[in-house]
Amino acid sequence: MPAAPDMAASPALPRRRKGELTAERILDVAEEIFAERGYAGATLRDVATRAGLRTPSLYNHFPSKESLYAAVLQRGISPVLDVLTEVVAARDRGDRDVRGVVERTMDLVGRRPNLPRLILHETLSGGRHLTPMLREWIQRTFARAYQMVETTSAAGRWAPDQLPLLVLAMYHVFVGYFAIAHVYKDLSGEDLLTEQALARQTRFFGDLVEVLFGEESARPDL
Amino acid sequence: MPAAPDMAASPALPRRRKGELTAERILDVAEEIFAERGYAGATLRDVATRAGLRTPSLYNHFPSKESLYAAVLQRGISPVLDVLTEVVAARDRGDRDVRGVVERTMDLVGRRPNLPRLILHETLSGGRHLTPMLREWIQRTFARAYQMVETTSAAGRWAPDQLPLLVLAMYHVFVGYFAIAHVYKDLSGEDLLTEQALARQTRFFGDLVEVLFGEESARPDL
DNA sequence: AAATAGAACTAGCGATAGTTAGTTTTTTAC
DNA sequence: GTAAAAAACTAACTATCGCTAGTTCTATTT
Repeated sequence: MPAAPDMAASPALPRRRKGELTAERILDVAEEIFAERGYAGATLRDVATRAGLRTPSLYNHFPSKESLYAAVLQRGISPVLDVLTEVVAARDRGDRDVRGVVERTMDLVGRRPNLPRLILHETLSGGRHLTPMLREWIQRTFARAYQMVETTSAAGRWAPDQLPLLVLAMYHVFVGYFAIAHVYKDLSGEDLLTEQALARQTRFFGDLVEVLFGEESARPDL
Repeated sequence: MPAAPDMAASPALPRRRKGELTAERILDVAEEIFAERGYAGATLRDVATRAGLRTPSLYNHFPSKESLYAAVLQRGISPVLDVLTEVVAARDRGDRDVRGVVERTMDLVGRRPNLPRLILHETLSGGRHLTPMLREWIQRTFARAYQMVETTSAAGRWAPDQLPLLVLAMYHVFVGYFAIAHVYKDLSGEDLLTEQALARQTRFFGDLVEVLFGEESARPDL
C-alpha cells in the first residue's frame, strides 16, 4: 500500500481533530431531535445514543443542554440569514429575480428541513431560547422584507396596513410546508420532502408570489 | 323564603357541582400552558399552581397528564370542527359566502388563540398525541377542503397538482398568524390578538382568498 | 344536624432528567 | 515511542417529574 503523503486529510479539507467530527455529529442528531420534540421534549440521553455515545461524553463538546441547543440554532439559521442578506443586497443593486430567490431559498432549506421546525418550536414557546443576536437578525430581516414589499407594486393591490400581514403570510406558507411534512406523510402517505415534491412546492411558491405581488394581474406562466 | 320547586339551579343553567367548575378552570390553564410549552414542556405542577391547587388535586379531575392533554385538545378542537362541517354542509346547499366563512372561523379561533398553537405543537412532533378520532376528522376536513377547492375556478388558475399545496398554504397562513403572535409582540411591540388586529387579519385573509380563488382576477373590494 | 361523598391537602415513591467527579482509553504532538 | 492532551467511559448526585397513598377538610344530601 503506497504511503500517503501526509497523515492529515487532503489540504482542501483542512486537518480536523476527531473531537470536531463528533461535535458535528452531535449537532446533526441534536438538530433532528430538537426539531422533532422541541427543547423540553428532547433528552441528552437520546442525543448521545443516536450519536453513538454515552450521555456524559456530550459534555466534552458542549457545556450544557442549553448551549447545545443554542449551537444547533446558530449553525442552522446562520446560512439562511446569509442568503437573505445576499438577496437584499442583490435587490439593492437592482436585481429583482424573484423566482431565483425563491428557488435558492427553497433549495437551501429543503436540504435542511429541520430548520423550520426548530424555528417554529421557538416561536411557539415565545422565543425564549433565541439569542439576542438571532433576535436582532430576525427583526432586521422582517423589516427588510417589509421594505421590499412596500416598494413593490403589491402596495397597489394591498392596503398599507395589510403589507405586514402579507409578509407574515408568505413566511408561514414557507415554513409551514416543512413543519407539516411529517404529519402529512403519516396521514396521506405522501412524502412532501422528496426532490419532486420540493420542486413542486418551489414552483407553487413562486406562482403564489407572482399572483400576490405581480404588477399586472399576472397568471402563473403555465 | 318561598321554596324553590327544585333544589337544583335554574334550568337554563343546569346544576353544576363545584368540582366541575375547577375542572373547567384546570382545562383553561392547561390549555394555556400546553399551548405555550407543548406536552413535554408543560408540568402538572405549573398547571396546578396556576389553577390555585396542589399537584395531586388534579387527579381528582383527570386520571393522568395524558388524559388532561387529551381533554384539552378535545374541548378546543371540537367547536372548530363543528364550524367546518357546517361550512361544508352550507356549501353543499349552494351557499358560497366565502367571506362569511372566513369571518366566522376567525372569530371563533380569535376567542381561543391557544388552539392553533396546540395543534402546531402536535403537527411538529408528528401528531403522536392526536387521538384516532381527531386524526380521522382532520383527514376528512382536508379531503373536503380539497374537493371544495377543486370545484372552484381556482382550478383554472392553478395546476391540478398545486391544489393540495394551495389548501396547505391557506391553512398555514391561518394558524401561523396565531402561532407567531407572542413572538411578534415581543419583537415589534404590536399585539396581533387585539380586536382591531384580528379584524384586520380577517379582512386580509378574505382578500387573500379572493385573490387566489377569485373567478376573475378580482381585486379586493377596497 | 348527621351522614355521606367529593375534593382538597401532606408525604413520599420510583423513574428519569441534567450534570459532576473520577478513571480509563484513545488520539495527538514531539 | 513516549508524554501530554483530548475524549471516551463508569458511577453517582441532585432535582424534578408524574403519580399514589393516606388524611383532612368541605360541600352536598337526607
